[in-house]
Amino acid sequence: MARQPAPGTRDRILDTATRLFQQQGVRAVGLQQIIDECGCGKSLLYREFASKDALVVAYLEHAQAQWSEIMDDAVRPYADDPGAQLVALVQAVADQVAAPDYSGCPFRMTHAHFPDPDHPAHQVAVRHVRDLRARLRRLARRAGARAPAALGDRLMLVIDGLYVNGAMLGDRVAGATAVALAEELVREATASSASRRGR
Amino acid sequence: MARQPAPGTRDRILDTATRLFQQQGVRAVGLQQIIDECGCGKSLLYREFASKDALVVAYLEHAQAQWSEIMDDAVRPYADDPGAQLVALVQAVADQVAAPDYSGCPFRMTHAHFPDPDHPAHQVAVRHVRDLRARLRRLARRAGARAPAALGDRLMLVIDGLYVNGAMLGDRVAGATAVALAEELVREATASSASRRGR
DNA sequence: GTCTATACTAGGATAGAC
DNA sequence: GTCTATCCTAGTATAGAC
Repeated sequence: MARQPAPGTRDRILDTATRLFQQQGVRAVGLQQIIDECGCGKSLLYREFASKDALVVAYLEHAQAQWSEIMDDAVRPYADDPGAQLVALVQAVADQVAAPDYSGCPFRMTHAHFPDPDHPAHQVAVRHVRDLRARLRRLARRAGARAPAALGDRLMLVIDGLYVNGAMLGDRVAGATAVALAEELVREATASSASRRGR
Repeated sequence: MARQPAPGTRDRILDTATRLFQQQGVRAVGLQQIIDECGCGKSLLYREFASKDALVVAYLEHAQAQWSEIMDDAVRPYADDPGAQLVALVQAVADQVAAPDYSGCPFRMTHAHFPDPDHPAHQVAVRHVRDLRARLRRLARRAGARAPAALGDRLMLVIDGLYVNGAMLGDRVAGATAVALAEELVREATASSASRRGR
């Protein structure tokens, strides 16, 4: 905001922090470790990020932006089919979880690290899942589901389960299971009663 | 094992540790804090638990024992109806999540704190979810589901989702949503094709 | 003997001064 | 970038109360 000596500096620090936070967990990574790995010098890091908490929040907000982009890309092909968009969202999550370097959802992991509701990182994580639930409910309504909130909340359970399940069991099967389940749930909730055609 | 001067000592330490670990997260709690809160003295703690890792493992194993007991109690009324047992398990999880002092599943939280697969606490947490998945698949098979593994894995997603969802969104609605979904999934997977009667 | 309380080591953390 | 200040951690050893 107030400076720009080396334009890539902030991003380089944030990329390094992201990688380490993801691999080892937010609390396990020290600032010195980040400084060593990206060779940025301590004063530079503190000029870009006022504290470790600020760095963690920036990490989550960057992850949020990336996540939104991925999900927007996933639903774009089905702009006129909200039901298909719901399935596409679950599929996109399944793809994330199936990635070889997947090691847990940043928001759900960070939430587990900061139980204090007043902690800024906690709030960013909660906002992320709240937004996702709202998005799912909105799509369910647009899809003409009989009980939009219920369909959205069911898919929310599936996505939450997928993120955790994939991290702890590390299998690829969960993704296919979740997508198949999402397809069934959307189909059943929008069948017969919905006015829009299915595809 | 090798001593018994004050029989309640180990349990008292473990209870204090459990409470603090649950409330604040395993990594955020120092041994000094546990010592202060239970007034036990440092040497005593170290005699009962060789290290903090050992204490964390004991905490998880105790939680595992409690959890198993709760789940065994939940399914006991439906000894002859594996399908109802599956729903009862989800209901029991929903009850846990709806408890006023619920602050996250210990296994899923601890797993997020120790990404290292070699860490003993990581392994205890993973074993817990593996056992649960196996239990769900076994019940699904006994219930005569058409695709037992798929039904078990679907319910696993629901339970995983419920634990995380409840912790992050803190609403009571997720429990009812999950139970209703579980009922539908079990009914659909065991309908018509299953030989056993429904109750 | 059993326990609490304290002192201590050694290391790592955030943060800031220069 | 280096260097320092302050704090907290795990873990061990010792002192002293009951």
